Amino acid sequence: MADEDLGCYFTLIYEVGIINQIGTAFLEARLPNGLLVSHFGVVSHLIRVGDGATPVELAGAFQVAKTTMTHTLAGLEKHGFVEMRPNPADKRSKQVWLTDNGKKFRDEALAKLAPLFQELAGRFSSSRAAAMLPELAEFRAVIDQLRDEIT
Amino acid sequence: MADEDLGCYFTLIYEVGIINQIGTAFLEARLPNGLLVSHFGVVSHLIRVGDGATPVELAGAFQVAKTTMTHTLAGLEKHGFVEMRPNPADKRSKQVWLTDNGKKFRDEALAKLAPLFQELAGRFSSSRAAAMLPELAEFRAVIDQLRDEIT
DNA sequence: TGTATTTAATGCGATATCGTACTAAATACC
DNA sequence: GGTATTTAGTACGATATCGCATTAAATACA
Repeated sequence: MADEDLGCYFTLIYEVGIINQIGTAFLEARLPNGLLVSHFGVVSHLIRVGDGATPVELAGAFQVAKTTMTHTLAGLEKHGFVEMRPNPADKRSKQVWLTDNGKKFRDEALAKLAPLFQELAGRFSSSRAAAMLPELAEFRAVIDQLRDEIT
Repeated sequence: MADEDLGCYFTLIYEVGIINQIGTAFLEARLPNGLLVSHFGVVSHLIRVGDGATPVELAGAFQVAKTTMTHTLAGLEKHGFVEMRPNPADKRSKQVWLTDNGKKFRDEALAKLAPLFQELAGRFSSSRAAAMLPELAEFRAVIDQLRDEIT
């Protein structure tokens, strides 16, 4: 129960911060003209989970402020990668739909990233990466829950 | 070798991104008046590793741009948490030294954070967190290396 | 039914971060 | 020793992100 006991959480956050920095920079360097990981992430999310999410749902999924998501979505819309449509179930709300160009953007980004990840796979196997995921995901779920409770 | 093989890297980066978001927001909500995790991180680093690092070394340690570190250090100096002194070994360079107020800031921040981490420890044990660290650190080292090579 | 509270999205201002360009010093190289 | 290249730090402009306030719609509730 000493302080050093809690130190591993700080170390964990520290490591995660650095990995996030490097990963973001890596991906961003390979995305076309001014597009960011946030854009790529939203499009990927829409492909994985499905179209028609609301901005507030997306903000929750990525744990960013609503205003940030508004900004990101505006950028995606300007590039023609998503379409904002009124939400038939709630007139305050909107729905985000992918366009063909949006899917193409994601496919091309993935293709451009693939060699890099192949190289990475040679140095840190995908099975090792996969093995880390369950604990990471649960840690994420725990602090997510904690965040909700503490407000 | 299919695409799904590489998918775990994306998932890893995604999880790390969210954890980073939540962790940063958590810590920042508990730091005094306008201080950020970047400030806390630098002070903690100087305590852990030792005084007298140069700005460029700190930028490297946190994988942020030099200009960002200049900005962060200016904030710390304005709060009186660090002192910038000329580097006797290199007249272009500087050294960053902690002040007593800087150490106090870190101690107080830690004290304020402790209950939160105690609560966290009850839901995700420190031993589980510690168990994740070696793989995370090595993954970090690998992408760090990759970053250097690819330029 | 009518009012109060909550919620979705956005406008606005503040600021953290980044890339580029610049200056001064160190290093390489001839 | 003299020139060219690299490196440390910073100024400046661009922009991503956030918090606060506002508007419109949904929900609670009396």
